Amino acid sequence: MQLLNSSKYAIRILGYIANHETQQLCSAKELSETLTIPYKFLTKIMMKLVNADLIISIRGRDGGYKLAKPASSITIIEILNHFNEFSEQKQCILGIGLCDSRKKCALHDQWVKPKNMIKKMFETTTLEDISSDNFKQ
Amino acid sequence: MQLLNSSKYAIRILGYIANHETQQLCSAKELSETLTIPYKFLTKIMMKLVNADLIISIRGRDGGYKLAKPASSITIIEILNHFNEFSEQKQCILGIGLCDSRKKCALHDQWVKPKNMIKKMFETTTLEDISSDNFKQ
DNA sequence: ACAAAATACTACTTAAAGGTAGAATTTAAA
DNA sequence: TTTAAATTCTACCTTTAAGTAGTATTTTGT
Ligand code: SF4
Ligand code: SF4
Repeated sequence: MQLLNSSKYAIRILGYIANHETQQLCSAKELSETLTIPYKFLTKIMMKLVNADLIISIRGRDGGYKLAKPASSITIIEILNHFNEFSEQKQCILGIGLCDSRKKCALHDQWVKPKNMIKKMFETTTLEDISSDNFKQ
Repeated sequence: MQLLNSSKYAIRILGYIANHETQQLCSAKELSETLTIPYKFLTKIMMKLVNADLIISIRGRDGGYKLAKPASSITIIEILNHFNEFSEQKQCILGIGLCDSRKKCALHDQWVKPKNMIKKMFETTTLEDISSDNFKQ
């Protein structure tokens, strides 16, 4: 009942960068230290985010990372999708597989409401909404 | 954003047994086949449930499993607790650690409501509520 | 007594996530 | 031109969940 560490890190990283767009770039060192994410693991995630066109990286000395689009246009669900989380399959509480109103699992009826709330939360929340200083540990 | 396979299996197993209490006992073979859970993995989970005093096992020929208490007294959260899921720590969306109203993470405000719904669902739903035929795949 | 059918136990293997290491490449300043 | 500081890339290690295998033990019917 948790997101993957990678996903959690990604959200916190992107949120932090969104909140520091006034300054030019964020380096991996800065991100790693302020967010207390293992440096090598962080750079791995950054590569993924660059590949997903969420982040633009500038190489070389004084390089770093910045958002590829406005913070207000990046939703949480878009981030999670790149880590293969919260797909239709993964929204399922008992993992019986896709269901319709006839064939449903034992917890379906009680799961529908919170599931939709979470879905809505992920779909409507953008990096702009969550940019604050509360990303640290 | 999913439960562990073990937890999902456990819920389905207990739900099925609760729904078949009219007959005497359920055997591992029967459970494995009707719920399409790998036999050896199932027996491993059954040992855990027996140890957790949720299930009583009868050994020997014609042996099998039955609930250790009335279905109405076993909540989903009690099951999950034995698999170390949905603990205080694990209810956290970004995994920053326990928080109070002053120190909270970026998604906290939007997470509170669905979190509490899920918690309530797990706490108030008993095996009796979910006993139906919808456990199969 | 014996065989059959069931659970219990211990140990191993596989798959996936999490994390680490080191060298290669790029860029800009001195 | 050299050096420093940054990202990129490839490969590896560790931990945990998932799943498998084989044997021992218990019970009941014949
Ligand atoms: S009925 Fe609902 S909870 Fe159950 S498997 Fe289908 S989508 Fe998931
Ligand atoms: S603020 Fe809320 S969501 Fe964030 S870490 Fe704390 S409990 Fe979890």
